[in-house]
Amino acid sequence: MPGPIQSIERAAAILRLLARGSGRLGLGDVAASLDLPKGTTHGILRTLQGVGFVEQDHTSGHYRLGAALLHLGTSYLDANELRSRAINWADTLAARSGEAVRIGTPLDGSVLVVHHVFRPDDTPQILDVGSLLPMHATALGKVLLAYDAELAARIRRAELTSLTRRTIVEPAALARVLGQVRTAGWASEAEECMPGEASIAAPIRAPGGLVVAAIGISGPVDRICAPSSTPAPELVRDVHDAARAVSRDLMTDG
Amino acid sequence: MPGPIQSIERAAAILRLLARGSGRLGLGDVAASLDLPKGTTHGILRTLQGVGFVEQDHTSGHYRLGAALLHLGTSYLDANELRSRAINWADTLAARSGEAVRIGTPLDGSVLVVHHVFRPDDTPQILDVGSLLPMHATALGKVLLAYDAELAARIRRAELTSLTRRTIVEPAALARVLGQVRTAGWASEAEECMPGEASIAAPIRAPGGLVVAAIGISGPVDRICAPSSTPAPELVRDVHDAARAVSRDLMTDG
DNA sequence: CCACCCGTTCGACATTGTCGAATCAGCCGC
DNA sequence: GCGGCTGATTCGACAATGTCGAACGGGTGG
Repeated sequence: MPGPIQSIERAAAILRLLARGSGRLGLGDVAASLDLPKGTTHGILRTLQGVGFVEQDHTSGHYRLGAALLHLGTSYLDANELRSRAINWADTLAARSGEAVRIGTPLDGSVLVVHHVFRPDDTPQILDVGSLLPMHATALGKVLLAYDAELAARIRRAELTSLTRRTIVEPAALARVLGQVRTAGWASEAEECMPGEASIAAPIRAPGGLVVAAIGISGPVDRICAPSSTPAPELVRDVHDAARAVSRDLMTDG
Repeated sequence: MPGPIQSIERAAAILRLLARGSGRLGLGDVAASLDLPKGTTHGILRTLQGVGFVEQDHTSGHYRLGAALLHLGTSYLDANELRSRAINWADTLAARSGEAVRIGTPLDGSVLVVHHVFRPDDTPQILDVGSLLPMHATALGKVLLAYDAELAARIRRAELTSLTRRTIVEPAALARVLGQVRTAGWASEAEECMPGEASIAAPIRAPGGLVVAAIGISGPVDRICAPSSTPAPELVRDVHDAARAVSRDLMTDG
């Protein structure tokens, strides 16, 4: 296995770094963060600038992500088989449950939101397609973890950051929950990611049975978790049915 | 000027190619399209796969864009100074005009939509942030062309594709229109891009006076172009005011 | 006016990516 | 069920390519 191309890997690392920092970074910062000589970093940065993946502030010299990436990102969405199949089912799930719907895929130890349907009421909401959600504190993430041993192993090595008082931070506790997810076929979460918010999710399977994504709803904890503190059974059923419908849709073609 | 890094340029070319095809491509297709040996292409593709920029269909072996690009794309939006400043003004413009608002930036000879506010009525609309619009057939594009000599020169060499019966395809006619845009300070278009649709746009200037983007509205031609066939003066004023407001907002800081 | 910081340039080295042919797997037609 | 094909993947040798570190230059703040 002759190694991957390092200049490309370094370029990708720079792009990820710029995406994290969510702002412009100087050449020195980039070089220091990646332990690269300034000259090398500059060469990569200039190339990335040439192809439109990064832009440079002409006054400060700082670098930021470039416009070409936005187009590539939406091109990814357009070509995404999963998303195009799931859109209709997501809409019906939102209408039936009255809650916001999200579809997530694993990316780099987090959950990437690839589709988002607003809650049907008229409250102002922000579109978070493209956002990263924590794996261990969301229903979507728990589903993905439960059905992917490799992901679960990676998470086990990572630090489970606490987002609220109820976030699961004990690896053993998380493992137990994941086992329950596997037997039940769905996952839930209540105030583990954001106070007052709860969510339910179920797995989406590609042809072959592999879990490639998860679909779920999220909303106020007192609506998601019925009278008791457990998720409302009819909502669980709605989510589960939607997930099965999408999975079935994915089966029926090449 | 020691040349840009070729492996990165080739990787970018592959990504752009995958974005165009809007579907999965085989290794052979990619290699042929870029005049590269299959072995080389495979190495780059494998590296891109490793960093999540492309994914591979395990059954057919075809390649498609990867999920990491989606996150980079939205990270670009989050870090985008122009967009964050413009959001509020775009909302007020949409409310005042009653039409859909778009903000566009030049990308590679086209207009990249970086922000999109839906028309205030409840008609179903699709978000086209990240889409590419033709330069010569949209008000946004005309504005960008009028104030950027380099872009205008490039467009002059390109073929002006006809989208509707009214699309401007004569380079001389386009040049005349661009001159009018420069003197008027705004651009318009009626059924040159889509039948029944018209649009108005004005330039957004960065500190220094350089035109870096355009903001505009679009809607049914009978609402945009008042009784006569020319754009409604009050809409033109609204767009122009919004553009000035955003530009002023960009001035007032570093 | 000087000193510092930071982006940029340059040239030599050897590491790194490139190339083309050989291999392997899957698919269709026979 | 068996050949021939298309298309993805592997391999190894060559040299072109990217890497590195030091020196340059412009801008800013003291």
